[in-house]
Amino acid sequence: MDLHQELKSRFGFNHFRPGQEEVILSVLKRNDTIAILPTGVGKSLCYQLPGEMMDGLVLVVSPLVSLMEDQVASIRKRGEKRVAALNSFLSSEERKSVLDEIHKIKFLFISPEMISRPDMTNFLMKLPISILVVDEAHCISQWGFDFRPDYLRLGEFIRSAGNPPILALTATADARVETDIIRYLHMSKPNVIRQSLDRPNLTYTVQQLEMEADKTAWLKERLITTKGPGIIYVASRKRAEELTRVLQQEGIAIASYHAGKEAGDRNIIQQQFLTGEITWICATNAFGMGVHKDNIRQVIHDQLPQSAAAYVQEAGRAGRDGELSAAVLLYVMGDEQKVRFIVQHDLPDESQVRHFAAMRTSGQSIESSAELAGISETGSRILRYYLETHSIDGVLKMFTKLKYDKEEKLRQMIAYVQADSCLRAQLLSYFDESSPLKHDMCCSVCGTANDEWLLSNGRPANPRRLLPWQERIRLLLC
DNA sequence: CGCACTAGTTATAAAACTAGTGCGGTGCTTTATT
Repeated sequence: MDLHQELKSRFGFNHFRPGQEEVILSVLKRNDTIAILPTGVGKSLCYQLPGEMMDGLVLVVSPLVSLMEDQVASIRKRGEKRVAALNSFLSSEERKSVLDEIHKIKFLFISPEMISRPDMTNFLMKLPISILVVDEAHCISQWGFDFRPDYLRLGEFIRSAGNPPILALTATADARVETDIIRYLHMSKPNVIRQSLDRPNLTYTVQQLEMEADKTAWLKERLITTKGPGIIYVASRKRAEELTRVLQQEGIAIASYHAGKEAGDRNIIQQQFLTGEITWICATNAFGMGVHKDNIRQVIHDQLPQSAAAYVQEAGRAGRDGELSAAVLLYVMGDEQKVRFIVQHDLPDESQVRHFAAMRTSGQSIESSAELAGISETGSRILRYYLETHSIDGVLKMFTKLKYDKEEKLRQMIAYVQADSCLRAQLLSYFDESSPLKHDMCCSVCGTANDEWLLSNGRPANPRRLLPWQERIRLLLC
């Protein structure tokens, strides 16, 4: 069977991108496979091509409904109609028709929450699954432990379904993430295919400032004098809104993006960024997954990310076209406290857990016990997950360990901003990659990064300023 | 937790202190019954 011929006839490509062929061969041999390929390499081909060549259903676990919709649309576009997504966007009739017609479907996209529902597990486990794909597999590690526990239950489904071949896809995984993927997907001797995470066309800068307010001034100057498109990552929704307002007043075509905005608005803003109507996005970490924009010139962090993996992922959204691009991290002494609070407080603390346990003993329901103990909805879901297999004391021990892990990850970023040696080498070392060959344009510590190439000709070309209500109407009309 | 901000205090006022308050991310799910 000639792979290249398949590639040509089904997808119209003449050759594979680095890593693809190796991954596909591994999948065709029905090996468990982990593919760690940089963004923009075409990860979806890694399951689409073997999926077409193998009998049975390709089940793709995807973290976001919007991502599923995009993938379904893109597969349809190339002429494959045997594709569907199973999620809460569907009406109950639509959902029923997908289930009734399941034997006509080749690619089925689904969330970890949906796949974990007992009725769904029961239904899906009986199907002939050729490949179980976990897209954005770092979510297991990044979200599973404290946000979306159903990511940790995927292994249960895999076991029920008779251990079909697994393909885990991600752009960034350090040793820890890789271990989590193997463990929680019950992988047996997986074939790990890893491309270097070094991005030669990215320059890394840590910009230390005196005060918080200096950041706003610095960003103003930066966005006026250098070119986009770009993303500014901030740590809170409020900051996203405020910073956007300030920069809009400078005539910059920028919009904010965070989970507090309506889905419709988020969609429109993302589209406008893709088409170039908006040059800058000021966003929380809600923005980015599944955004395919090649010509992003700058990714600027207003605050420390929670881990090196998160930073590499976010900064890595710059320069997919291979052109020179900048990754800048702004830092004011003590910034880590803000991030620390956020990451340490998504798990319930000891007194809350004990309060919860006492309420349960006194006969309260799980829901009201959590509420009485002041535990958030996310916290309560997490707590419930760990209580399935742990005692109260066991859960507390677990939480202590998880918080310690989070602190370790944050420490990587603190070390990064304080580094007195090459930033690129520092980042790569977290992924067990050694220092790359010397790049001409490297980082602010090497002293070889200069931003002259980024300079734009003064003010942005289109300083048309709109009042908020005009902006709103414009968005609605698009 | 620790920073940013506000309101109240203080030897006529002004500027500088203190005490008190607020804040801080990510997404899936949802199939009734009068």
